[in-house]
Parts: sequence; structure tokens; C-alpha cells
Amino acid sequence: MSPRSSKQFEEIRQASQRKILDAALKLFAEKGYHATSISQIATEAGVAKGLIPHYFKTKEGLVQAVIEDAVAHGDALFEKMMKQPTAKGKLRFVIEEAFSMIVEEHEYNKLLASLSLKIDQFPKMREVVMGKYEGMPQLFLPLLQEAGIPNPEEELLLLGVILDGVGIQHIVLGDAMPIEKIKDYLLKKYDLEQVEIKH
Amino acid sequence: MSPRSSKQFEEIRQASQRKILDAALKLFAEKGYHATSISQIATEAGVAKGLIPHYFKTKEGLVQAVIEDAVAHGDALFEKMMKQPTAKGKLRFVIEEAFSMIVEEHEYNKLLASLSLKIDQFPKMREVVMGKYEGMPQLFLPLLQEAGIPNPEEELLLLGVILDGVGIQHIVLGDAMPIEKIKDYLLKKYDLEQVEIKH
Amino acid sequence: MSPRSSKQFEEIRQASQRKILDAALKLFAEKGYHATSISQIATEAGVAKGLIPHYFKTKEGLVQAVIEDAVAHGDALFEKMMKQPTAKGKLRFVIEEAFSMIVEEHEYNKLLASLSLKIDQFPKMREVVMGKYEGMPQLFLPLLQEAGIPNPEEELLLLGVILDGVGIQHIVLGDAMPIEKIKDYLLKKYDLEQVEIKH
Amino acid sequence: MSPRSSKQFEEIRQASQRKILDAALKLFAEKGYHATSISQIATEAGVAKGLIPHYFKTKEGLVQAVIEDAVAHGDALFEKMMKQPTAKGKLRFVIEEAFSMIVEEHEYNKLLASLSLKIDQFPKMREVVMGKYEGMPQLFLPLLQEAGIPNPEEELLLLGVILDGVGIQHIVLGDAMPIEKIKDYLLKKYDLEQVEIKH
DNA sequence: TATGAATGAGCATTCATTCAT
DNA sequence: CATGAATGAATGCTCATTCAT
Repeated sequence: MSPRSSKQFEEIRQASQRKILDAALKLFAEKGYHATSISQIATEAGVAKGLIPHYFKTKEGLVQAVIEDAVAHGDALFEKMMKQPTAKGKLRFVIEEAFSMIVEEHEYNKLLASLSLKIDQFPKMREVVMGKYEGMPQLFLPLLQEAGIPNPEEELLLLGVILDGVGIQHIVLGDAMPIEKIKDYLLKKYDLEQVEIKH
Repeated sequence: MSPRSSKQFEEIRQASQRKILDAALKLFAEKGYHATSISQIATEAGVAKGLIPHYFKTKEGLVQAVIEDAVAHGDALFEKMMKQPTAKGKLRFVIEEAFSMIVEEHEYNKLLASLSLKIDQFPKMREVVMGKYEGMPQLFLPLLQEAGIPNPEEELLLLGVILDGVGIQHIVLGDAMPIEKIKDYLLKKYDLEQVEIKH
Repeated sequence: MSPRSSKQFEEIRQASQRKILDAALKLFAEKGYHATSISQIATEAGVAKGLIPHYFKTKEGLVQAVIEDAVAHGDALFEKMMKQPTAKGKLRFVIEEAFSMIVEEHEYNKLLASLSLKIDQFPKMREVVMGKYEGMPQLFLPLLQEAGIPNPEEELLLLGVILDGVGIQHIVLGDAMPIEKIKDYLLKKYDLEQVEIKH
Repeated sequence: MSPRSSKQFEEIRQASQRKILDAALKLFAEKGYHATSISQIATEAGVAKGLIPHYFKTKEGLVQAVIEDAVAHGDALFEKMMKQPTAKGKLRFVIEEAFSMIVEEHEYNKLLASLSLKIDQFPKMREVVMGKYEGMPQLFLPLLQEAGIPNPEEELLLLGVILDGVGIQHIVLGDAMPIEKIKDYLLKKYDLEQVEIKH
């Protein structure tokens, strides 16, 4: 009735959607997309079952919203990287963040990996993944060059492969896989061990 | 008039199971385990829906049979590798075969990758994957040492990560990913370019 | 606009469950447990097929709910019996009610009989039947003694056998079986013909 | 080719059908008609699955053949009874045989009871049961009269009810039910305790 | 006669989605 | 905005029956 109602409603909407997205991320990552039901997400989120189609129209709509959420998260990281003053700082930041994401944001990592494999079934995913992959040289080649690394094209390719390999092995093998050794290898290889980064 | 001989029956059984396993591999790889229905597999295989439970009891039994098929295939490759006379020959064989498997047996590759991510849901998969991973040092460390490669532990770890990374990138990106460049990098790095292998 | 109150929901739930229980009783009694499908029950009840597993989880859960319903009904009758002031009144009440149940609640009678025969397959049924049977002497022996009936143990045994025999014959033979004659025989035998009962 | 072939075939046919009928009786009695599959019967009988529809056309045809088998068995008993020289001898024979059938041919008893309850679904059963029931007075009334039992109509009715009651209680309660006490009660009541019967 | 592979209708159950309140 | 009862299509699986040999 009063003008602030619509603002309040908007806040309620945002809060409900947030709860649903968090629950969906958690369960999709834990059990996979198909093995997770709308009911389970509703229970985990503490909302009524009917509220999920209400906000996200379909189950696929929900997973696309989760993907967009993850992308926004990645973009924020990139912004942070760009704030590092030197090329080597940026490089170290990227490596540190990649490894820390793999270890600490296991759920995001797992979800993104398993959605990537279903790239043909989630159009949004194809768009996002191909876009990121193709944008990479433009973004990182100058950085590797500026950092004085030889064969930067080959090196960028290799770095991408290694990070993806570490990511998937950590999902599958967990702590049976000595992830820190790979990180140290990379930092030593690119002579980044003494480089300071700011968070 | 007389009933078919048990040898005839066995042949019929083998042929039907083969059709089902091939169809299952294809569809599980394409669309994932949960998104593939028994009906779809039956249609793809050209058999009646009821024949699949008849032979594989449950859907999970079917996926396990597909995994066992893939494992047997991998073991056959390993036997072949052991026939190479020199350590460098074995190493080159492994690398060549890994890359060729990634490119040419896309379906197996995709299925194994996506099942690996669901390792918690497929006990058979955990067993297979952990077994292979833990057996690797014993199998390959002597080989790397004999081939005169420095830091063999670190190198084996890295090689595993790179091959997994290439595998997953090829699934996701297909030919957008210059897979040959990574292979050449590895062959050059381990000085295998001139090594002959026999097939 | 506002969601239904939990009281409203509860009423809706009760009404739907009632419809399902009634339809299940009817069809289970008519055709037997295994020969009755969830679909048929849903059609008879006028609800969607999916609503039955929603409320009763499994088909066996449904039959157990039907049994519990029948048991509650039997217990209510027993309460009524205990309100008769004299032993002979109680006895007459039990006999009258048993015969009237056999005739008028043909469905319950038939269902309980056919489930009793499948006692090994329905644990709930075993529990209920054995409980009732073993509780009988404690309940009825004093009553027969108080009513001055000689050989009460033998007589109770015989009475049970006769009532079960009448029950099953009435199911199988229907009105071809002169049920009233047996009732009169019993009333005469125990000298209950002049005893008043209150309903 | 030679003339005796067809006779041999007939013997083989008889043997196979016998094995199937015995297995069917056993499993139908144990688990019920619907819960028993043709496959299970074939395994129990030690024949191929396809042989059962070959001989009995449908599953219902099989159950009807089992019923006919049971009827033939009952008729043989009746023949035996008629060989007893006195009315009391015949009466005692019937009672003894009924109780011994209940205890020792538990399977027949159970199967016939559960089929009787499904009388509407097995036309053969209705025919058999009603026929036997309606033939009973003609068969047994003269016998009771000759044995000097008062109120023979009422007594025959009661005897039928008691035997059916004992039958069903023994199925449901097994040895928890003191079946011998009922038998002794009947023998005493009809003064048959000293009557000799020949087997 | 006997075999068992093959079929496909039917089953119980799951679950995304709709909708009255 | 939020609820959860209701729907019905789709799933994995069972099993009576058919049929080539």
C-alpha cells in the first residue's frame, strides 16, 4: 500500500532467490543435476516447493541462474587480479586463486566441471565456456610476455591444461592428490616464489 | 525342432549384450547417466526395452558393465605398451596412445570423465579410479628413471595432470583446443621425438 | 493471496486420504492385494495416480494403513462391548456384532481374511492377528465363566473356530449359506435369547 | 517313426505336466497366485520357461489345472470314505481325514482357501465350490441320521462351519492353535471315540 | 518335445510443474 | 509473496507370452 512496500518486496524476493541459489549450488555439486530434485532444493533452502518454479520458471532455468552466479564470481576475481601492480603479481595471483578455488570452493569447482561435460545440453554453458576460453590469449598473453616468460603461447596453453587437470584430479581424488607440489612447481617455473601479492 | 545348442544361445546372448553395451556407451557419454533412459538405450540398440534389465539386472549394473568394458580395453593397451623394448619406447607409446584415445575414443573418454566426477555414486568407479591412480607410481616411476628423466616423481605427477587436463579440455572444447601442440611439447620435453615404437 | 492455513491443508489431506483408503479397501477386498493396481485405486478414489505414493509412500504402506483402519474399528467395537452391564449381555453383544460385521462389512471381512492367509507377506498382519488371538483368553475367559458356561476354555476355542468358519463361508458362499441358523444355535446354546443389549 | 513313439511322447508329456503341476501347487500355496511367476514355477519344476504356456496355455489355465488336480484328490478320499461299513465309521473317517488333511496337506489347504476367497476371479473355482457345497446335504444327511445324531440339518451346518474354521485358523496360526482339542471335542460329541475305521 | 531369447504391456514410483488459496 | 496438494508424464523394472530353432 505505502510506497516502500515494493522495495521491501524486492528485498524479500532477493533473499528467497539467494537461499534457493545457494541450496541449488550445494546440491547440484554434491549429487549432480539430475539426481537433485526441486523438493530437495526447497527443503535445503527452507522454502516451499512451489517457490522455485515461481522464481526460476524451470529446473533448467535454475541451473542457468546458478551458472550466471558462478560467472559473476569469476569476474569479480578477475577484477581483483587486475589490481595487482606487476605482471608477475597478476600471474601469481591467478595461480594462487586458481588453486585456492580448487581446494576451498570444491563445490563450485565440481559443479562447473560436471556442467562443462554437459556443454551440449546447457546452451548457456557453451556460451560461457567458449567465450572465456577464446578470450584467454588476449587477456593473458600480454601478461606472460610482460613477465618475461619464453614461448608464451605454448606456455599459456600448458598452464590452462595443468590447471584444468589439477581441478579435475582434485575433485576425483581429493587429498590423495598432492596439489601443493604442482603449485610449487608452477611458482618455481615462472620464478614467482618471491613475488608479493595483495589481497 | 530340436532346441538351439547352448553355443548358439551363447552367441545370441553375446551379440545382444554387445549391441546394448555399445548403445549405452554412446548415450551415457553423450547425455550423461541420469539423462539417458533405458528406453532410449533400447531404441538405439534396436532391442526391446525389457531385454536390458534381462541382461544387466539394473541400470547401475549396465553402467558397471560398460566401465568394465573400458577397463579391459585399458588393460589391453597396457599389455601392448609393455611389449615396447625400451623405456623411451614405452613412454612414447603411452603418450601417443593417451592422445589418440582422447581424440579417437571420445565417447569412452567422456563417459569415464563424467563418471569420475560422480565417483561417490558409483562404487565400481571409485574402486577402478583409485586402484589405477595408486598403482601408477609403481608402474611408471621405474620407466621414467630408466628413461633418464630428472625429478621423476614430480614429472609423473605433472604428466598425469597434463593428460587429464588435455582429456577434459578436449571433451569440452573439441577441436577448438590445439591438442597436437601439447603432445609435441611433451615429446620434445622428454626427448622422444626420434624414438621408434612398434604397433 | 495468502497461503492456506495449516488447518485447511490438514482437512484437505484427511479428505484425500479417506477417499484413497476407502477405494483401496474396496478393491483389495474385491480382487486381492496383488491383483489391484495403484492406478485402479486412484481411478476408484477419483484422484491422480501420483497422489497415492505421495500419501502412503508404497503400496504396502497403503495396505497397512487400511489394516490399521480396520483394527481401530474393531477396538471401538470392543469398547462398546465393555459397556454392556452383564456378562451375558457382553457375550450376546459380541456374537451379534460378529455376525453383523460378517454380513454388513463384507469388505473388511474379506480383506482381513485374505490378508490373514498371506500373513507371511504382511508383517503388520502377523503382529495384529497374533496379538488379538493371544489376548483372547484373558479377555473372554472371565466373561464365559461369569456367564456360567461350562468348560469355558473348550467353549472359547470352539466359539472362535465357529465364528471364523462362518466368516469364511459367508465370503465364499454368500447368501447360499444360512448364517442366521448358526447365530440362533449359538444364542440358544449359551442361553442368550432373552438377554437385552443396548446399542 | 516306430509306432511306440507316440506312447513314449505321451509319457514324457505326462511327466512334464506332473512336474509343473506339483511345482505350481507348492509355489501358489506358499506365495500366492500373483506373487508366483511362471519363471519361478519353471525353475522349481526343472523345466524351461516356455514349456508352461506350451502345456497350459495361460497362467490361469495352469491354476485351473491345479484346482482340478485337487478336486480329483478330494474325490478319491470320498471313494475311500464310502468303503467304511457303518455310518459312524464313515463319519469318523471324514473327521479324521479332514483334520489330517489340514495338518499334513497344509499346502493344498492353503491354496484352496486362498483360491476360495478369489472365487469371483476363478470361474472354475466357483463351479467346484458351489457344486460341492450344494451336494453336501444329499451326501451327508442320511449318514448323520443313520448315525443317530439329533438335529442333523443343524449339525451338518455346524460341522461344516467348524471344519472350515479349523482349516483357516490352522493356516493362519499354525501350531499356536490346539487343533487336537477340537477334533476330540467332535469325536466325543458324536460318540465316535470307540469307532474303528479301516484305511 | 524342449529351450530360452525376445517382446511389450503393465506395474509402482518419482518428480517438475500448476494452481487455489 | 508463499504454500503445499494435486497432476500426469516418464522412469526402471517385471513378467506372461511368443517363437525360431
